[in-house]
Amino acid sequence: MEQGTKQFKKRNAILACLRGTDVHPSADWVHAQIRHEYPDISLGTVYRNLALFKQQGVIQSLGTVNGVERFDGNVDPHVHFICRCCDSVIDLPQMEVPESLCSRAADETGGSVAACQLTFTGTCQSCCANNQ
Amino acid sequence: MEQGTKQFKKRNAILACLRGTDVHPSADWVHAQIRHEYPDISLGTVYRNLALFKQQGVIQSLGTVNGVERFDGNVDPHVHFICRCCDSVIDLPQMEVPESLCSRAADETGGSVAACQLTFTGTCQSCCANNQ
DNA sequence: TTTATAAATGAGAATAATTCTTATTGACAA
DNA sequence: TTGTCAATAAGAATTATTCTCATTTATAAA
Repeated sequence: MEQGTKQFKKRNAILACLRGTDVHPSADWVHAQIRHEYPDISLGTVYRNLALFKQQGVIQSLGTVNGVERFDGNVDPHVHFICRCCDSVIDLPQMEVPESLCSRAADETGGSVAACQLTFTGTCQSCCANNQ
Repeated sequence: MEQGTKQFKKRNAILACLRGTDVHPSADWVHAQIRHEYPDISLGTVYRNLALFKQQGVIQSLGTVNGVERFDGNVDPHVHFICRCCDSVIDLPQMEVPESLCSRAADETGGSVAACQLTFTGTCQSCCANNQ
């Protein structure tokens, strides 16, 4: 019902955009991309659908970088690195939060743990090169 | 020079406030607290000094929770849990990100890693109790 | 005591990301 | 063709945060 019909064209384009990039984009970046295909798409539509996807759990938010929220179409657990210099976000694949930590977190809170996020911050390779 | 004089009264009160609480407050929360002692302190002063402390590395930012930035006067590495229901943030002490992960992160990025943050999200004990 | 100066502050304007409102459009079914 | 309902565009509204600038304050100098 969400496939192949003329309905949800823009909605599907937003999801495809997120899934087809590794830049961990902002709403604004997504909007600029989708505009190439649908020049009349509004920023409100992008925000609305990102919120919908987030609620459905098909995308995740990485929180804000320099005041703007960043999204990730990959919801498999993985680790991120954020460059404080250029605000780029990159994946650190094949790194996982040890299961032992997750279960201890659940124990210590006494509540229910839904997700965990491990993020490193620093200066990325190219910013290191440029500044020196 | 930052101690005992009449200078920096409010500045020091802001730092003391952060160090004396475990709620991981927002700028607004800090402002409300300091007001008890200094009713004329402005929100701008709180923001200004929080930014200063952050830059000096004597406090840290946890990023935003529901659109507002949260701060922590404890800069020792430790793990956080954020309740999506009531927006509370609590420490998970005695949990550390394994050193092996940090060094792998530095290797994989090829840049320099300055900090890392491990955050669990879910529903805290009291929200679990209230909603059921 | 007076004066100078430099930093800290208060007040409120400005900014900018995000959300909300409402009229319109578009897709599908009857 | 018509009706219905969700999705959308446009832009106004909201709100956390930053910025500006005149004022205050603490200390040092005269």
